[in-house]
Amino acid sequence: MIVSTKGRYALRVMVSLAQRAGEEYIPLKEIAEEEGISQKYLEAIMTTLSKAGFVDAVHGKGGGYRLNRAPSEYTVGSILKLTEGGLTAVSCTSQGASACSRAECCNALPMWEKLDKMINDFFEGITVADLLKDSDKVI
Amino acid sequence: MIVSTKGRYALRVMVSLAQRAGEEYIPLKEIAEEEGISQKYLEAIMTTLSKAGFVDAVHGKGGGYRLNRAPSEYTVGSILKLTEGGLTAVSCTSQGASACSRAECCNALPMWEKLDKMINDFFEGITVADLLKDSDKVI
DNA sequence: CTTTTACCTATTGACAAAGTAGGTAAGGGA
DNA sequence: TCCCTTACCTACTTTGTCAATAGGTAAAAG
Repeated sequence: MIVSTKGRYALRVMVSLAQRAGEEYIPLKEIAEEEGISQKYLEAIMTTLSKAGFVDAVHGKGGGYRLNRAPSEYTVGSILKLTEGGLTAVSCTSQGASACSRAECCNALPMWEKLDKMINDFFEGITVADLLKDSDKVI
Repeated sequence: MIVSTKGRYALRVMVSLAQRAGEEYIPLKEIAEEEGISQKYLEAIMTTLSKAGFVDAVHGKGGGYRLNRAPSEYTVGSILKLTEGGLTAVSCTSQGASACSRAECCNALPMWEKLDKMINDFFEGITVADLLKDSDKVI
């Protein structure tokens, strides 16, 4: 599994916020109920999005979250990389992992690298705007 | 992570067997030492490959494992699907998982499906022969 | 009938994903 | 000033899978 619930939830929330753009700030509670996501679990995800500057957050009554860019300015890749901490398909090519001792002679390494690039390009080519219901882009 | 060690080990073993084609049967112990893989762990993988008819297995002295087709007849996709139990990038599209209740209205589902197809096509387009050192195919 | 090999059934340890619990800090309204 | 709403923070539990281990049984050759 390359994309866990964390990344999928984040995507859904961003789409949800995009659909309600202009409605000022939307509280987390409302998003969680609407999307059927655990409120507490969603908190961690929203904090991540907020810290990374993907959304604006406001405390207190009338507060909540809001996109701070046009939906077309958010690539799916950027959201997934943020929340998943990367998108690599094998540990061999993820930077955090200890470098594979066989990297020098590995026959398969170029294959993994090409796959990573393919996946990356795929997700970078799709934006939140493309995921909106009324989008005419054929994904 | 879409491809775990199980799948990567299986691939390496298949390549290793391909490189030594014609040498009759090669015992598991030899492969494990050569590839630096835990012998016991490799057992389970080899049994999977054997049961699926990817390799021939022979008991007793002089026995071991051997490919039963040309390396170009094994796609990487078939090996990974067998050992990983699938290649889907999200649980939404894997058949074993309980169907997502939002599948009907999910904005992102077409994206996941397209990704799955892309990954599948990628791996089905590469064979064990392509992974051999002397292959001139640019992966 | 012993050795070599594949095959089978557990069990363990490590780790991350998913979700829970209970707080603190900021900001608006009465 | 006090209260309510909201975001934010730290820690915990639960669950499940991956990776590996342990200790056997069955087949085949010499």
